[in-house]
Amino acid sequence: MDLKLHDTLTRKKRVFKPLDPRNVRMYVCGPTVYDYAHIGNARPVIVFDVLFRLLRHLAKQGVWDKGKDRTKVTYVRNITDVDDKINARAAEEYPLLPLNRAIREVTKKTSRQFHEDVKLLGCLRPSKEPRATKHIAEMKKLISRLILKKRAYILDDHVLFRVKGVRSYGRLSHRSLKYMKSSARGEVAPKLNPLDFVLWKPSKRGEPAWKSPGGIKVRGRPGWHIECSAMSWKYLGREFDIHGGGIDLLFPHHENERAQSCQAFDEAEMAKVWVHNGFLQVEGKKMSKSLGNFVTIHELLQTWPGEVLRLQMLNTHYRQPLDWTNAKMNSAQSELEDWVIRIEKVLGKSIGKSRAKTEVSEGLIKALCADLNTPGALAYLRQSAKRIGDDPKRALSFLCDCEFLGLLNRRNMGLLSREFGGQGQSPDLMIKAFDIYQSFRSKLHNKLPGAKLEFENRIRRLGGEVKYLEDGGVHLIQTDDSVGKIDDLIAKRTEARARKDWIESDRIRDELAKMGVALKDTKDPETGEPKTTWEIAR
RNA sequence: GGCCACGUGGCGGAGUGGUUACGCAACGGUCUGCAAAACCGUGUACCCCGGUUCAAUUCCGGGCGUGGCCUCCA
Repeated sequence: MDLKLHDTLTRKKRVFKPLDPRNVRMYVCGPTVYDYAHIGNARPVIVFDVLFRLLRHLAKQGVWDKGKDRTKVTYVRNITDVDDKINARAAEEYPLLPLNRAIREVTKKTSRQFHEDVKLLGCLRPSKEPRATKHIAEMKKLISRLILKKRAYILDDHVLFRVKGVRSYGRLSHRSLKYMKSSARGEVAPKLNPLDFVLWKPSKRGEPAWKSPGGIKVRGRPGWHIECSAMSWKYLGREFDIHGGGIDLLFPHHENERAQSCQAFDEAEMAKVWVHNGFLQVEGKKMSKSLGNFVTIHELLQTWPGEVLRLQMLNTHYRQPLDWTNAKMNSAQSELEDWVIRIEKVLGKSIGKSRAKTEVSEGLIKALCADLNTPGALAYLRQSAKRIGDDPKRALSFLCDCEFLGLLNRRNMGLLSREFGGQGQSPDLMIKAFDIYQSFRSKLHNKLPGAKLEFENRIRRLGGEVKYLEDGGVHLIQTDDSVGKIDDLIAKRTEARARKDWIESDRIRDELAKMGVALKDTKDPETGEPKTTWEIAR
């Protein structure tokens, strides 16, 4: 199956063919680690995770090497750990430490947090995650090459890229040089031309500093754009297949990267395809600190399972603008609940420890191959979900499809459903426990530190005991000989129904309803016997 | 101001030069003693104006609206 991707440079969808059929190479701009990542950062991470999964799948199918299944996929996502924002944050947060130590603390802490966050969003680790500070040598090599070619010049201990004369500058972001000249302003560094950008700048006292290239005496540090050129070069070569990132990085970041790399290596192109994801808004407005609508992933994971955000994001095509709303989180949550219920109705909770697998469905791959049409893929999944019925094969196939997209994980999906059971408990205990369960559900699912212990303690204080299920869900178990009041009442009602004593039957149902227990009458599919199940209605 | 993207039913959101995804909500039905759940089915849309065409929501032009980048909150 051909994969089609929209290329920002040509503004066209094109069939993707790797330069090297043995190795598909993708580079995506990663986070600057100075603070919690927000949901705007989450979008490219999720989008390119899906693309990574798709590429690996197609590679395994042998799409690019005639069925030999020898293609590997190399996905590089950098970590920017040298940056003004990091310096500022470090000085603010650790005023007593030497700046360099403080910076290390900030970048260490923030990158660990980033990894925890995106893991909970169902994202796989990239093949390589290079850090800028470990690749200063490569950056300096690049800069020296550019100086040698007279593509860069030195001014006041800065090295600047000379944009004038680069024919294709502006082509990627579709901007004309002519206009940009008049609009550029407010620059910090000295420049011969306002369009030129910084490759290397002198460090202030206390800031991270390395020996400068080009014979500059004072120590300095790299500019932002050169990092990505250096790291993609080191791990993927002079020209590679896919360069990804948010549309907000298109100008100036990617335009400059492309100019540097192409000029340094005399390559016509840096990447074969440029893929950009659309911008994200929050409740119809731009997310900004001043508006106070800044939403971090970390904060969201306190109340929502990570998969819920992932599902909301995949419900919009990656190039479309995405309006993040609470309402959509709710609807994504219900949808996941529904899926888990359908799967477990057929496969049971024990699926959590099963290793059974099926091939990923063609329909799903087909949708993804059409420029990563995740809404189309989800439409396909919804159809599959409806068709599960009581067919275990379909249920397993559906589960595998969801797992492929990173939307479900069989070992940890029990808490996605609202179901919370317990045998032989009193309604009073169940209802109180259910409230606690509700408030801890996402925290438990996301395995937030301390959540499990606190949950267990609070249940214990009520007089219950927690039982963990194979799919990650929880139930209550009986701790004493207390009468199972709910079960009792249901049994009485079943008797009444058998007698056709509807008045008594409804009275019991009302009594339970008053306590917050909702009944559902079904038939056992095998025996045809009437069966009554219940759940806490809240 | 320059450039770019987007504007689809009550809401969310795909896609297409002719047959109108998908989810939620709504409505109708099946099942049920009733209810709930489940299942089945139905309706409603392509911002406005002009052009190209046998035919446009889809292509082109203009307008309006929203958002983004240009300006270290991505």
